[in-house]
Amino acid sequence: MEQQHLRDFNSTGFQIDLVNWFLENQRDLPWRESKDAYRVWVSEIMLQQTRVETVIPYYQAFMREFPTAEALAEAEEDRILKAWEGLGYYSRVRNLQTAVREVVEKYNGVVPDTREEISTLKGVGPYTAGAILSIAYGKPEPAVDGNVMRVLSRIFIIEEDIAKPATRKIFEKILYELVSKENPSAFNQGLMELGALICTPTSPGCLLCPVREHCRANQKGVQAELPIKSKKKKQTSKQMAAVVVRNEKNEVLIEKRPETGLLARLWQVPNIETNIGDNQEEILSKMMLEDFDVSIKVGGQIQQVEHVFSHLIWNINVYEAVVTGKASAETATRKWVKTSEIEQYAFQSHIRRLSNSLS
DNA sequence: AAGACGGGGGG
DNA sequence: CCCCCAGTCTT
Repeated sequence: MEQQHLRDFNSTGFQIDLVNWFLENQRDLPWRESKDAYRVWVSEIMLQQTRVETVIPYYQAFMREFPTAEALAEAEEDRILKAWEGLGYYSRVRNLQTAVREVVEKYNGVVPDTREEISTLKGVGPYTAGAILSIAYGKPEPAVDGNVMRVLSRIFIIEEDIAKPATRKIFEKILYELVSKENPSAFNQGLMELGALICTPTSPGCLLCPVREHCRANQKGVQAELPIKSKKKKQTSKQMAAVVVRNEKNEVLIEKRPETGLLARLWQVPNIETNIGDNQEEILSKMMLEDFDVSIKVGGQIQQVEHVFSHLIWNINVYEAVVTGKASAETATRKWVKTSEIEQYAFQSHIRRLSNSLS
């Protein structure tokens, strides 16, 4: 089936220019040192919605601790969450371990090399499947991420809204024909590298672009108007109160978050949502007594934390307090920990910084 | 088709 | 303050 966007398009010339540019100008990145499918896989999961510079140190540490699929399959969940601490989207690493365990058990430790099989793995969507298949196995499969949609929307002047899920399929359809059959790995990575280094969201560097002669947006001077992307709705905010409670041994009370949902299974200090004008000290004391069976005396506010998610903001006032009566026993999800032990637990980033400031 | 799910950097 | 980033899963 002939692809409309590819009519009068020099596909071969485009492939050659893009691949040659990538082979000569690609960045030196740790996950490019090996084509091992497990290593490629880990890097692709980490890179989802996350910048290259952020990922580099996490990737290196992760590979030292979990060098093989078997090593990751056998790891404790607390260890993998700790390795992911600060990276965000924590379900990525839990899904990765689930999927790696399936690879070890069902595929004898070998990452499958067909889109059909690899797509059944937890956390491996259409982009990641294409990335692993092309980079690790040299298969001519499309790998459409945000970069690729931006680059191709400019090259072919595609005005579909890239915020809509259905739009991704338009780019995949083009790529099934356009992807280089000689070097799918360099072609796909080249498209992404181009988006990261040259064909950037604002003010693309068309004068430096290796494929500007193939670019219809550049020919018409409309590259800055593309891609079309609808806005997300704006944020809402919530008032919160949190408390650092210490017992007579100067230990701090922490609890594990629920199994699912926001920041699932990470650790935190006790906290509660409040309304404007509430007496937060009083609410915290009551909550500690009712939910934790611990009576406390609140000393005062020690910090104010603004916790920003994509769609909501938590404004958290953090208080310090001491136990006045008996302290309840520990459970699997509630612990009294020495300050020096806190670093062993995985926290959300703002809480990590707070715990680092405790003495 | 729309929300949920993190965090950091840049204009 | 808003947008963006090597997306996927759930509803």
